[in-house]
Amino acid sequence: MPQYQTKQRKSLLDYLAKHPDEQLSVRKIALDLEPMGISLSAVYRNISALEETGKIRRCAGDAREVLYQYTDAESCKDRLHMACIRCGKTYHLASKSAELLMEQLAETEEFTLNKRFTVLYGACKSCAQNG
Amino acid sequence: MPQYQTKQRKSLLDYLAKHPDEQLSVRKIALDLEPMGISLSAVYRNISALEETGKIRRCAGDAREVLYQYTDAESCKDRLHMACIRCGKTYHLASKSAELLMEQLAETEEFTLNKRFTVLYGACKSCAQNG
DNA sequence: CTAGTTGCAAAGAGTTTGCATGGCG
DNA sequence: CGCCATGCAAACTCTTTGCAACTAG
Repeated sequence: MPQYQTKQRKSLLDYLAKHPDEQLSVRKIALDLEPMGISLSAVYRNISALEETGKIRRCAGDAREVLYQYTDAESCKDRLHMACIRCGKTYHLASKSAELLMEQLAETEEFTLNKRFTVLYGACKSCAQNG
Repeated sequence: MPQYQTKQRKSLLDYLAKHPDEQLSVRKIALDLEPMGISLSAVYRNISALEETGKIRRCAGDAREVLYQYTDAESCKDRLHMACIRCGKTYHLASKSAELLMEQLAETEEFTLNKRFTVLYGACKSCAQNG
């Protein structure tokens, strides 16, 4: 849907690509990008466009804010994600683990999991150890 | 946190308990409850309270609205949920399937899944067949 | 040049809060 | 009777939108 390559779009995409493992709120993105001369509305408009093309994923955060995450890198593409409730970091599942989970769901529950929309919440290894 | 048993709290809980398999927006809840003399702010305040006690679960919807679901019935308690992206219905996973998934995640990814916070999104059997 | 994009400010939408009134226990 | 909860309306926050100015191609 974007047709011109504006400096705003470029900066936004650069910025997102540099934070592939974070769930970013629009607030934070805008704060970081404002000094570069990018307005809040440009952020909103471009984020929506990027969401539609699948370059970023919307991972519904704590309801008051929407969180976005870059998903277009090869390493993220079509991956199932886990998010740690405590430290906030997100991880990809190994492809094989994800396939296994999906096959199981299909067999036992006849449910076709959508990897792009679901995020597994829980505690990551290090957080689980520290309490 | 709630200390008095007001008619508003009672009605809200009754209402939620009658819709155990739906993801409800505050808007819808309030619309249905207003005729019974329950104000929007009472809905908000009591929903927050119920969320803290675990009687309902917040299942981040489409970001513009928060969706809530009753989770206190025995049949819902501590269950992992699947939500169909197309028809909106939610289902519980069979306990054994859920246990299996969690064990696998723990083994292969060292990730401790939190059933209360995660919702699996995808297509349910009937929706998958019709398209 | 021309159409798509931006910035700004205003409008919308959902949620929270202050305060006086009312009701549970 | 005292304190908590309610209702109302105003305040907040996040998001969307209209419009004139700007700019990529």
